[in-house]
Amino acid sequence: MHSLAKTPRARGDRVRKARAKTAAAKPAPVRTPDAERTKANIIDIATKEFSEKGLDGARIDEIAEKTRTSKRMIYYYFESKDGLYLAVLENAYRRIRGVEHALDLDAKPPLEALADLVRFDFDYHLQNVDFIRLVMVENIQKGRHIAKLPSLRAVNQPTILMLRHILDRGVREGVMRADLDPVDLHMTYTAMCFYFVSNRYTFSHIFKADMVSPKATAARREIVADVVMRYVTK
Amino acid sequence: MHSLAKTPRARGDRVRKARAKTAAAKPAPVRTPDAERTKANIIDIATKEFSEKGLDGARIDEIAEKTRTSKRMIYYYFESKDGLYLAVLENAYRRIRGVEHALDLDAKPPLEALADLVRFDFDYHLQNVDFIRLVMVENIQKGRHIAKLPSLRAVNQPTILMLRHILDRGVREGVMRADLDPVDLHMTYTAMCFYFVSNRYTFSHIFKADMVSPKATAARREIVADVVMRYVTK
Amino acid sequence: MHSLAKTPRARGDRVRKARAKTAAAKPAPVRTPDAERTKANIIDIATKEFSEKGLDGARIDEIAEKTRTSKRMIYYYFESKDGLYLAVLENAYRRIRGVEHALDLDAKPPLEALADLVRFDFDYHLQNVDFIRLVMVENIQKGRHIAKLPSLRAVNQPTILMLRHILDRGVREGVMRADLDPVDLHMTYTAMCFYFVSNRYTFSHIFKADMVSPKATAARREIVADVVMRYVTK
Amino acid sequence: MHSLAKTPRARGDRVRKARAKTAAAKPAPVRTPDAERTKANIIDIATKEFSEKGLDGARIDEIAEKTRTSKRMIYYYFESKDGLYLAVLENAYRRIRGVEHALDLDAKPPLEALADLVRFDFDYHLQNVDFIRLVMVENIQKGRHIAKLPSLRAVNQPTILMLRHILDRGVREGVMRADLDPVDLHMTYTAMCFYFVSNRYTFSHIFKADMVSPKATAARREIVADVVMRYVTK
DNA sequence: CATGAATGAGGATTCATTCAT
DNA sequence: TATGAATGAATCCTCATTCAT
Repeated sequence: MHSLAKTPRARGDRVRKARAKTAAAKPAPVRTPDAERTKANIIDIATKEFSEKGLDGARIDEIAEKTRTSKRMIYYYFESKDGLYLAVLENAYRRIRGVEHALDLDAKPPLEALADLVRFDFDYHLQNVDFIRLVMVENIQKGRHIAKLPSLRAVNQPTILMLRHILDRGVREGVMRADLDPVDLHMTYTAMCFYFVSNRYTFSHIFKADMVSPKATAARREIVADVVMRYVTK
Repeated sequence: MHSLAKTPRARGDRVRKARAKTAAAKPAPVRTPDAERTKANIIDIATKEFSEKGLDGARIDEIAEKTRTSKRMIYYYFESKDGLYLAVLENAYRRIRGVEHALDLDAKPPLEALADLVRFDFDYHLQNVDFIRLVMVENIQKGRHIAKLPSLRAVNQPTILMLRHILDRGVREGVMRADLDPVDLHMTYTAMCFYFVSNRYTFSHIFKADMVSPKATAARREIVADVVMRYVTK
Repeated sequence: MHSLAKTPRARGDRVRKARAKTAAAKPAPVRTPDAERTKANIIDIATKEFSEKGLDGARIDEIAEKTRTSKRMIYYYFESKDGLYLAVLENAYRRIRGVEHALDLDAKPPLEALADLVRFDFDYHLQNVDFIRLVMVENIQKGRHIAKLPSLRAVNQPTILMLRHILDRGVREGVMRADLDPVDLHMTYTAMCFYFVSNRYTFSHIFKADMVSPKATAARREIVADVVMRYVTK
Repeated sequence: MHSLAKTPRARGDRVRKARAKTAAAKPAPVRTPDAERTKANIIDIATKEFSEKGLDGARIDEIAEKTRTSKRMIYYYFESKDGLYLAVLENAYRRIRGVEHALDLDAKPPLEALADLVRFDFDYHLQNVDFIRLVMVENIQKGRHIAKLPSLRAVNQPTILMLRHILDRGVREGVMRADLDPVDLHMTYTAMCFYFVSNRYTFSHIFKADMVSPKATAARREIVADVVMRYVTK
């Protein structure tokens, strides 16, 4: 989970001697749970700060203060503000991998399964505002950090596979159009889910619209599901 | 246009030293066309900077340097970085007021009119990345600046009226559902248009998707129009 | 003299518009004497600090404190610690250009002229410990800063020309060897002058030698002159 | 060799917290050959680092990383960065003690013996750049560390005795001046040897001079020997 | 209107050193 | 002996803003 939180010694990119010595048999550097907990705590706090204030708006000092440890430890584990942000970004993306699996969609007919998936996605966005904002921040940064994380490419594969599976079933059962691409479809409903959270401040201001009450969100969730249903139905 | 460019040195909210001096006799600064041009130039540059780097990422020094005038002028006209950002934000929103009017949608049947409106909106987003990013920036700021601009509420009214008119015609002609709200509908298609631009860096990275080529954008534009058509059709 | 103390605006390497405007006729940005004095004052203090403690040992805070202005101004004029050091280095080298001209060596017979030049150089080293130490510091830095100052190449030309002139006269008058190169000769006596100052701490410690009293320096000066005389005499 | 490597944890000069604990019973640390090797390895690496970057420029972290052991060991054996530097300095000086003995100068006539000694010294400087730089570093530090090593005074005695012996023979054989002091003479040729290495970066830059090629060094070596020959010859 | 000089208050980062095990 | 975790105190540097002219 913390592949970015480099072991401090790994910091120097310089060549390093094998350093075999007699310790050869030692399985792996013993990572005390404290180190992991410290790093996790830092990432946790930093996630909130970066998501609240953006990369440039967040302050290392403030992050450190809210942390169980000190500012120094942030640099010890993450090397720089950018390094911390990168760790936060990766961690945030990794956490979303395959969250939909809990849904057991195979048990439902394809249209219903898709509608549930969309509703789940909608709720997931509502409940993970931090992640949404982090994605906004990263896009403001023109994706220059996520570009360093090629491994994240795998992160949404489960979702796409799931979508493909539902579409296949839908086509087989004659209830869905055959010309749909799962990535396009994913973009379609994710856009609506994302926007409802990401643009809530400006949109609600301009249109005097309620975008936070349970009633308003429930209504919007059904609209989004409805849009998708009508789009995929044969 | 410059309702935010307060009279220079107007009651600053911040603490300020005495500054009585001889300034008493100075008449109200003349609003020469040159002054307007200077301000417009500053806003122009600042728009690019804030949209590129966000509120916290943009630098007054850099903005001033790219400007035809000096840093002092920015403070003279806009009082502070926040003041400049606010002027940029307002200007950006004002520019979008009723851009769709050029479409002459009344000449077309309602479904076609709506599809054209959606396509126009899609293209408008593609062509006004600065504005999109400014909106993202303002949402990262939790809308605390736009909150000071109640007048912007009027800005999207023409669009909503236009939508309502189209929906009315569609219902009257029996081709559209009667249960649609123009603001909801606006949010629906705007979300898709906006997201395609706002999230291009992260989405294209995660899904290895092309989101910039003319071919890819044209395809997406049709998908968005298609989604809307199917959604509104009776 | 302060070619390294960039005008702040020059800091950005970015392309810049002509910025002609109406100010076209203005001869050059009016540099208030204060700015020059501020820069000179900073360089002055920094010269002492860098020469006392080396590049890494010197502290910007300490330099600023001893200055008439603030730390901020150091960065305003010199951009960075390295930039300040570079300005100090350049200034120090420029100051030595042609100092020997005061000697009026042409009036003396060549051997005597050379001996006087050597003695002058010896004294100059004794009296400019700051410069000697700066040169040591730069050599510890492997010359990576001076490498950025190609213009310094001209700095010792007057001395070399003077030496060549003396050697020519000496050969013509039959008192000096004909096979001497002025740069080699310069290195020969400068080495002795430099070392006497640069290595005074270690040498005097190891050999319990006096290297500072007027008597000791006078004696050494004559030895150096003697070494050179015997070396060049036919 | 390691007279500076104090007994671990020996009376630190700095303030230190109580630290009574159970340590009382610990016997004097065993001086295993392994310990000696560890210390030697640390000194070896540290010599390179201090000589490359100076006292303030060198980093304990970096030294530790390049070492076979850990940072903790540096403090265990040398107490502090200054302690390590002192050990490095002492070690470096001790290594030069009487290196010239291999020359068997007695077998040669005095002038030739001296010329060979000078050439040897010249080469020794060329081949021991680390030592030269360490001496420069210590002089930049104003000799405050070497001042703590009175024992080093003996280090150059063999050389001086050797010189005195050569001078005596030279005078006795009527080929050398009688008024020469061996320490002065040592300073004279050492200055030229030292400078050629110590000032190579600045001198070669200013004069576009080659100071590293075998050809250039060979030529300079002969000049230095020539200077000394002419100086001592009766 | 316009410009260069100046600045206080942060803000990111580094470093020698110590602690727990 | 040995190591990874931890840290306080600097240290370099930046930024929005103001002043003098």
